[in-house]
Amino acid sequence: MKYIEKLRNSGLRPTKQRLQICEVLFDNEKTFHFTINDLVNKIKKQINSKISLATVYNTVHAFEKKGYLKQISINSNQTYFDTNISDHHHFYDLKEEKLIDLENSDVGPINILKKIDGKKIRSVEVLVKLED
Amino acid sequence: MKYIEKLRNSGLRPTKQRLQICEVLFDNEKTFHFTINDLVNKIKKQINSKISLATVYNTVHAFEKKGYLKQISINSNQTYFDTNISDHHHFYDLKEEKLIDLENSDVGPINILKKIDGKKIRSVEVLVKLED
DNA sequence: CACCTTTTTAGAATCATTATAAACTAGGAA
DNA sequence: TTCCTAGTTTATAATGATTCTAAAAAGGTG
Repeated sequence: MKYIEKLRNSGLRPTKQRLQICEVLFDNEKTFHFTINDLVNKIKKQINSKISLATVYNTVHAFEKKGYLKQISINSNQTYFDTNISDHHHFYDLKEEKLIDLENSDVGPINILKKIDGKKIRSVEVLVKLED
Repeated sequence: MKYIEKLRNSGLRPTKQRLQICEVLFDNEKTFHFTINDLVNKIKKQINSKISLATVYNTVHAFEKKGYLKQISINSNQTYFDTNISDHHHFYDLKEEKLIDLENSDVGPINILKKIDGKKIRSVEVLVKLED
């Protein structure tokens, strides 16, 4: 399994559940956005065994902490995650409640002129809300 | 009361509770960010009468719909609102869990090059996360 | 005042997420 | 292999923000 080493290298034991979640998340042509609920459904469809909801939460948070997933800042009752961990932005279609990737090159350079003493910039996220 | 007309003009009856919430929200030198919980506490301190939690939620949502408040897109278990309704952005201090305004002029022009068919841009929000 | 609609309210319901604590497992040591 | 221990999984309970409900109260027009 190609994910065993990846997990070991980041100090996560390659358990059956984590490897299955890796498959669902990372064995894809394209990256995608998901909520925990989406992921649980995806797992149900693709994997022939049940993974506890708590484990899905634990794993997603562990992967996010290790940088294998990104959390998307958007106001929703559910938290969105992204398997695209490159530096990029998002459209949010208000009507469809759907996220669309917006590559860095589609936004142009963003130059934050204001500085806050003693603080470093961790990330710059642009959210473009769309309506009809 | 200066808010009576404002409320009437937007089709909201100027009830005692709404006027009191207007005072707490808009009778300030500076704009500020708040959660519903923050607002409930502010009301407790400043107003000599109790307003039901449901009313606070109702009112904040009504004001947001009318454009008197802005909701801030940030991942948190609570929803943040802003009394600054001008077009602007935010720093989010991850350690202090605090929002700081970032004026449009502090960010420079943002040019969204990608277009989505049949959709218009409603808003462009930049969130700059800060760490130590 | 009378009437009708909007608003407020307390409390219940919902729903995502986190906590708990017991059972299980990976993986190194003996 | 077997043992051991820390890390992991799990079902379930707990939490907490938000929304719903339905009855009481208040606004505003005639």
